[in-house]
Amino acid sequence: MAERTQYEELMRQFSAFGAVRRELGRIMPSDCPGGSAAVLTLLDRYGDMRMSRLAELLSVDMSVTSRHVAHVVDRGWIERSPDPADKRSRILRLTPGGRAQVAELSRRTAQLLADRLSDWSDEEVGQLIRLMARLRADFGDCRTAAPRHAETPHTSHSPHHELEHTTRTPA
Amino acid sequence: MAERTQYEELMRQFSAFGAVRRELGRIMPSDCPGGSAAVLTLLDRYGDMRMSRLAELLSVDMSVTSRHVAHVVDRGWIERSPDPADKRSRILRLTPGGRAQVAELSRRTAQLLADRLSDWSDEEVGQLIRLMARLRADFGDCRTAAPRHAETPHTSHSPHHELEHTTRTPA
DNA sequence: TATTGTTATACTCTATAACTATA
DNA sequence: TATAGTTATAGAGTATAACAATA
Repeated sequence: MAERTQYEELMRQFSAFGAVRRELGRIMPSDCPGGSAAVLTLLDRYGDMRMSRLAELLSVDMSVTSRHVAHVVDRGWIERSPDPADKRSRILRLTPGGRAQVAELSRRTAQLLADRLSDWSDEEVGQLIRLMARLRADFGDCRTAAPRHAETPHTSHSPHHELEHTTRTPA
Repeated sequence: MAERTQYEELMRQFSAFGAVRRELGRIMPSDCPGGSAAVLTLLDRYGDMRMSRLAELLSVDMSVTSRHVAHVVDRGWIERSPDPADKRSRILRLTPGGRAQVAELSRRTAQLLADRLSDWSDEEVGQLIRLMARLRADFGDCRTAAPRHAETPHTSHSPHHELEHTTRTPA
């Protein structure tokens, strides 16, 4: 448990982080805004999934997810197949063009981060990753579940909170 | 210098951070959205200033700053006085009502963070603060300049990059 | 001619609510 | 009746560009 002045300082850091986010957004391809990039990246990491699962991973309402997905489908980067097990659902899958786009996004972000964080050690970057992962876990995020490729070893010290999410408008 | 897969993971953490930001936004008073809160907090921390300085601190275009400031002035939280030294400029200053609003914002954020980060040690919170401060410094932010109350000791290890900012549309 | 600030316009992201189709 | 997904609408944040007033 920390002091209140520390929480205020942390809040200022959160607020200022917007500048980093915007700079990263500016280097993205003009036809692939942040929402589309997030959809592609999650599909690449976790594999084929339904809309509801994607909304959960994005931590946004499914209506928002639907818009992002529609944009990405229009570009030919993913395809929506009907789910044979549930005709209400649709399965999302990356196309080859989508994978190429993911590679391009990855290339651009890695390039910018390598430039800006050139004097950060491997350990320091890892420390920031761990702290931010814990932060969003403690804020009820669900992305701590094991990804498809199991690249990040999530030892069972952080509960998943999967059921705390709505993904749905109260309606 | 870190590996590329680490940069990709860091990028995912940045993307996922949006969920934290949105949850913090939801607990704010309905007539005080994020932009207004940022204006009030910066004026409280750095004292009276001109529009251009505020835009620099917010790391957004001055047109955006102008909109945020207009909203806050409408609520009576700050006042715009003419600058006797330069008739084009206006000096921004918190009103007593503005200070009360800052206190309320601080109370709400501290309460949410104390709840969500209840199992974080003082040192861990401090570590996250330091890493995020360094992150935005390396992304060319200007808020590393000494604040009014000198609460954060910024020893001269991080150059300011003040001149890298535009704050201005190329027009 | 350059700078400070404002306003108009457009785009992105998000949530709420109403709706269709299926379970 | 409940759930999966879509669409319409509204609000917030931001950037670009054109503009007025002053330096």
